[in-house]
Amino acid sequence: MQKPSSTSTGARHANLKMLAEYLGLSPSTVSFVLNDTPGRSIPEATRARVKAAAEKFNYRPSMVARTLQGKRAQTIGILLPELGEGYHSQVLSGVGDLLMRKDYFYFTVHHRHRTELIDAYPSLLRSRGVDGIVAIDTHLAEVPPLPTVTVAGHTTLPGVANVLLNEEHAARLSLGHLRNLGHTKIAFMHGQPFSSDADTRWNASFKAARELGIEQHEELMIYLSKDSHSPEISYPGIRKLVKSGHPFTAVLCFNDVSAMGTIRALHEAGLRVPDDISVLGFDDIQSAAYQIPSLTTIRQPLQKMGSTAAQLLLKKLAGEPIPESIEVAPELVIRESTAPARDIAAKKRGRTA
Amino acid sequence: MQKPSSTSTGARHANLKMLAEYLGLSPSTVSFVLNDTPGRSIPEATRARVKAAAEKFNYRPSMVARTLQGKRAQTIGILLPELGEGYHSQVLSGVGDLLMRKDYFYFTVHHRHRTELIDAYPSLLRSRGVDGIVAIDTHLAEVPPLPTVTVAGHTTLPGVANVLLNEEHAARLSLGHLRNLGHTKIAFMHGQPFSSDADTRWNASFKAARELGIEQHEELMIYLSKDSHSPEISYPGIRKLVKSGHPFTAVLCFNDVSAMGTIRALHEAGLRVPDDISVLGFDDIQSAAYQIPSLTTIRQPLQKMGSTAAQLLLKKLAGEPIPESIEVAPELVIRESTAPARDIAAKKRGRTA
DNA sequence: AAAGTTTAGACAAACGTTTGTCTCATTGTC
DNA sequence: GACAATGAGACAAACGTTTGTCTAAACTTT
Repeated sequence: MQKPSSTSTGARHANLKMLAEYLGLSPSTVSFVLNDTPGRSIPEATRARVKAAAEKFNYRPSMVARTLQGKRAQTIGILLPELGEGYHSQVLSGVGDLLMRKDYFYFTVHHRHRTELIDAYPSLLRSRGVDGIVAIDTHLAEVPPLPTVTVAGHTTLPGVANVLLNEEHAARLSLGHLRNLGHTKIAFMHGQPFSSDADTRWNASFKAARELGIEQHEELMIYLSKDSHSPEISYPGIRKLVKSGHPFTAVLCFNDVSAMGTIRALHEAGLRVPDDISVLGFDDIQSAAYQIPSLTTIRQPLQKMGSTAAQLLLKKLAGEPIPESIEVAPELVIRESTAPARDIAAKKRGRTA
Repeated sequence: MQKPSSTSTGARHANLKMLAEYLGLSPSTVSFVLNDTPGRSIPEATRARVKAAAEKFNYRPSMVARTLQGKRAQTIGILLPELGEGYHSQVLSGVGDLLMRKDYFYFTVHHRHRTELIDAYPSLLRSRGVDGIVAIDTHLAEVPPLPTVTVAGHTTLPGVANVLLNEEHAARLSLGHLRNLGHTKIAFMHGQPFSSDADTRWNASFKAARELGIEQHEELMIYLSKDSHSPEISYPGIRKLVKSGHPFTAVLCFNDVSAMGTIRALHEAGLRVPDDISVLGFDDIQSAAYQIPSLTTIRQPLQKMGSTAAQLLLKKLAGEPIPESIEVAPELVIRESTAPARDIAAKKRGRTA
């Protein structure tokens, strides 16, 4: 007959008091040794004994108690709209990677753009002792009660540093590429209103279009609205555009996911990419290179944006001064989905000939 | 001249003691009211006063102190190999979603298959007060010191429940589909050794092949090895296979990502999918439906596997009995990448004709 | 009106750390 | 040999909760 042990893993976990008792020392002394607290004189012999005991009992200080006592929790909170979706996952990955490297842990909370959650989470995170917050693609209504850095922040808040892509640069890259290929009838796509980048990207592309002398036509504008992160978001818009009969030779998509939907919709309408229509994506998500055709796109260094944000936050927590915002540079990645413009009329003549 | 405030947000955050002092009550009484502690008689009038004050000062109990005191932290730790990658992200999303719905928070830690990290994390998580662990696609060497549930666990550990796909069912679905289309010369693909599913899936497909009378040829076997989650993993293997000249009409890919690489490699070799070669994926990741051709695949309900694991863990924490393992059913999703087999010789004759 | 019961709440210990202050013994200085 | 200086460590408060025990007043019951 076995005695039932009180806990499933047997004895209670080692703590300072147990260690102190075992060593015949006070908890404080043990603490001093284990933390190498400066200004405390403890002979090498004792230090060795303490360390050996800590090792023997596999002692791990309770971060909970330590945090309560007022020390840093080495924990931050990450606020994002959605889990398991390309853009956010990539940024999250950059943030998480850097944090783990610096021995920080993190809570992830997702809010699905619901205002009441966005409002509630910062204070819930604080109640869990986090030292700071990284908010990704999130519409913060007010300055959180904790040091905060945003990635693709929707608003400018005092004291909140923002990491964002240089959208004007991106627009010049993409439209410049299309114009160099001879495209002039270009369909523009506006992101869903809940996306932080939607408006800035839209405006940047218009500005670049004017600079490059590319005309914009209301009939060639597509507005995404569906709250989804799958390629279907752009599918109906493109179908409608094709049916409308307005001529165009290129589509400037809001992101790679909508570019996939675009290519599929064009494909089903009997239009070939890039022979008939060029398609330009945005983001350069992992599968962009492995689409058929592979996507020409504007690469956003998402991981780097995440790690930059994390780095900024850690600096801020360390009391160092940090810039108000950091812009990262986009990069044009030319693959197969764009090609020289061929006038649709010309193409039709070519075909019937 | 403004006086510098001690903290950036002004006054210190409200705590029980402050609230009690303000109300002229003891902290315990306030605690009783706020927690609706049963067995304590407190008049409605006082309750109202307390609640009003809590509201007024925007009081949030410190989870840190509460955890230290011995209560559940309402926090779990999620252990996974990699961030920002399809399979794991999807499962993570299922876990995270359910946990948030149940008002749990969670730490995510990734280990890149590094043994020393896998060994160290459980105890680090415990030192942070987590109540339990969900381990995704992780090779746990020993039973963690906390209640644990695994998804696609590599090993069977006593007391650790495992959520996994019914691989035999999956293999019968995929090979059955291919055989129904007339395929007999099928290339098999073995996952990277660090993937928990690699061996079970491989064995299951062999078993199903024997059942269905499909022959297996060593020349048609592809072994993935690259430690990556991008389609490039399968690219070289397929190129080599095509160059070898051994005839085949279908590829049973390890997952959707390798199916993308497969299609691309075939495409570049001048072989059309599905006209010349059928390609079957596995997982049904988000972009599978929007590939061209869209992928026929075996859907793994990844999110559901994640949420199931989380549910199991919460039940376990609540002291309810839970099963040792739960199998979830795969689903065949037929799209465009598979088609009736056409003998390559026949095809060549057809072309030259 | 005395005894018992209920009500409303205070008090204090505990959780596991960190850290400022204190004590005692040893060593060093003149 | 008296005194200060130092070394080694103990002690206790504090962090913000929860919760078991205790008390005083108010109400019942007979």
